[in-house]
Amino acid sequence: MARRTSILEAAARVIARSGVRGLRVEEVAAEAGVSTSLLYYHFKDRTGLLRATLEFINDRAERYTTARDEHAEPLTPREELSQTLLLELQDIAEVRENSTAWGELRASAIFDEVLREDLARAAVVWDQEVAALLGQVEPMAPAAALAAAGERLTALLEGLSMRWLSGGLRITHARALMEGAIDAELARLRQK
Amino acid sequence: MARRTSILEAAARVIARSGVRGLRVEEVAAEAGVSTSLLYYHFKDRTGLLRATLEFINDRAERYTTARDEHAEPLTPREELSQTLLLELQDIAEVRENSTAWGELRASAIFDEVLREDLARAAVVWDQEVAALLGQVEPMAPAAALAAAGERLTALLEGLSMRWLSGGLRITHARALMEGAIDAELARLRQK
DNA sequence: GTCTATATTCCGATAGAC
DNA sequence: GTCTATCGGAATATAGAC
Repeated sequence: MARRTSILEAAARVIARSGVRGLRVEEVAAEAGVSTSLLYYHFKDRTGLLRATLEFINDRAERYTTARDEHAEPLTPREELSQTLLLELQDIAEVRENSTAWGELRASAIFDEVLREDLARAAVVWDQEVAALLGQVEPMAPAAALAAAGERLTALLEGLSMRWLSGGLRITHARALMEGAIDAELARLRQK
Repeated sequence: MARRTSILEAAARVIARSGVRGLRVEEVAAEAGVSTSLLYYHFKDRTGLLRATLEFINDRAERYTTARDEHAEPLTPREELSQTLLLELQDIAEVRENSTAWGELRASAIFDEVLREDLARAAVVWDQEVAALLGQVEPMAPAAALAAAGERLTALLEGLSMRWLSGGLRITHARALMEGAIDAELARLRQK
């Protein structure tokens, strides 16, 4: 089981480096320091390895998205909102790997019907979470306006992530732009 | 030269259908009705074909972005701004092809250094064009704020495009969200 | 410039020993 | 569970005739 996990960690690194569609079974094996046939033993085939890896990555993401209760300094709704959105814009191996995988999933879904529903489900949850946080900051805003603002912020986050990962944007600048967008959306919710 | 162009058109269709990384040289040849070796004659190798296709797509995009002078009803700056941004959110074969290819280029650039600079160059031009249009609507806004708003709007456009193309967003809704973001950004520029 | 082979490389997958 | 060795198919790329 330890082997299995270390293979999945290796696969996550390879995806971050070469993408889902650039992932070579042999490369993962080399990264993990095992033989290729061992991967087939554990995961049946390339697709099985991929699915297990994406699940692995997803679990990890939930962990770092949820676990900020430690020091228990209660955040204001506004702080919680920007923290939630900015979590995905950090130059940390784990976040990079997750963002890369997410972007790959999006890009693949354009050509692969099978992936579409998994993706859509995850995206809706995410949109609603952001809309709810917006609602805590601006309780008087109508639900439809909150939903729209949430969709815009998450779509923007994906766009900024892509630009960051593809080298067109430094991470500090991406974060600043995200903050600005949050301000703009909140101002609009207040004003309407 | 006509051959060259028809190969590039075929390649654009194949990319829209299967993505950059799903593009098979043989498939492009079949789509264009020529032999594979002819592609190698004209474009040297697969990468050469890819670069030429992306350039071709980019030129096409500039054409349909610029060419709305026909009927010469002069648009207000505000109208011109939203029209420019909404042009990329249309369910028309050519736009779909271009948006798909652009998204693929972004996604590929994460793993392919060669594509990065082509991409960065095109993106900067695009950001500045939007910033300039924003400046026409809000001439008093400081340049830095205009630049940031432009980057946000183009990044959002990319995010919305991805969601639309991957089936998570209907085109009418995507357009409405884009309009909303323009409003939010303009409101913020006015208020600061 | 364009085609018909064909060579070459790469990669997913399996067989079989330990 | 893990390895070495290898097969077979698919995709890129080239040789050479027209």
